[in-house]
Amino acid sequence: MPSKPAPPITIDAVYAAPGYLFRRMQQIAVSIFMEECRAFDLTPVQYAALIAIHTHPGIDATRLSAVIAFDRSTLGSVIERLEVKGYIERKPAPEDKRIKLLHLTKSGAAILRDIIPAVERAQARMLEPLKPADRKALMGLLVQLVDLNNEASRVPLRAEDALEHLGKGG
Amino acid sequence: MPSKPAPPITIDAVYAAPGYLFRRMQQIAVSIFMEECRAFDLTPVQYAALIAIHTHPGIDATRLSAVIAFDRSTLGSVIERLEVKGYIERKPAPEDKRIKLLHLTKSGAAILRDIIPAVERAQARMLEPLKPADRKALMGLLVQLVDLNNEASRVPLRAEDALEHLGKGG
DNA sequence: TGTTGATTGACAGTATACTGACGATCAAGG
DNA sequence: CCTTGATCGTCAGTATACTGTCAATCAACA
Repeated sequence: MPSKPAPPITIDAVYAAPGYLFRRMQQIAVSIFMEECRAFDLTPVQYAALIAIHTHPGIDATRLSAVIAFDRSTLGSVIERLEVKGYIERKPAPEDKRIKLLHLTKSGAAILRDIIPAVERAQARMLEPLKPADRKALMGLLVQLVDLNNEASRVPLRAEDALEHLGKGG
Repeated sequence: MPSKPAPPITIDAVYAAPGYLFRRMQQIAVSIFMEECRAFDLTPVQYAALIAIHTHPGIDATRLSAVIAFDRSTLGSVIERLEVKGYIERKPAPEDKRIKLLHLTKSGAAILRDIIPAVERAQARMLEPLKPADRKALMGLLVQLVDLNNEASRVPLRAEDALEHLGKGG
């Protein structure tokens, strides 16, 4: 068997590369989300942050970044935008002056409840072109891959660790 | 059978959502790419642009954006950075004063040749945690899904259309 | 030829993402 | 108590991504 030839330097190699496909699929996913949720003026990231704060009331920004696998620097501006929109409140923690505790406002809880159907539609649309069996297969593989590659990103997901300070984790 | 209950509003639902997994996998893919290609100071997007210009010498910015499924506004700054680094040249087209034609410099062709092994390593690492059969399955499903969802993004991929002006397409 | 409509590159504005750094604060040790 | 090191939120800087707009240019048509 001859030695493997050097791969050709063409754009077609890029089209088949995992990195390109992940970027492309992310573009498409964001586009579909924004389209379905236009009426609510919430980005996918802002939605994830709201859900996380709803699930873990009183969480601080650093732990929130771990819960949604989010860069801490970026999260600052996301939180600020949510605060300006009136969906969350930032209150200083009495026992630690460095920390600001995050809570949903009534308005935040309301929009979260109302946006759910649109989000569900968006998530469904992303996979709609595939056959049902293929959707399950793809999601299964993706869950695996993201989990196994967790440490490869700068901000690994730390869902459990982040809860300990709240006295809920074990 | 009782009617389907409303989905719970918790972060766990997000972890299993396609949109979240695509975002997460993109984060991881970019992180791995940057790590493997650190010595070359090229982002994934800049790499894709260089490859596309190498494949289609003399392409203009608008067509380039279609070839790599890239927003035209964003592409402007990407091109500028590549020009500052000395990897590409922008020359005005004699027959159309609106257009600037893009070509690789010798330096650009050289870095493209040199970076290929690092890019191959990065692409391999993204899928490494999966079994070989699962890697193929995932890529197959992703190629399908990206293709079938092509029109859902603002900048659909137009690989063929973009070539016609160069007299190469049919 | 002169107007109309489309295209091109550029720009402003917003929103993720990451790197690196900073002062304020806290916890632990001497 | 005081120093040391870690953590917290924040900021500056860079790089995608998208929306919308603009002047310059071009192509097509009356």
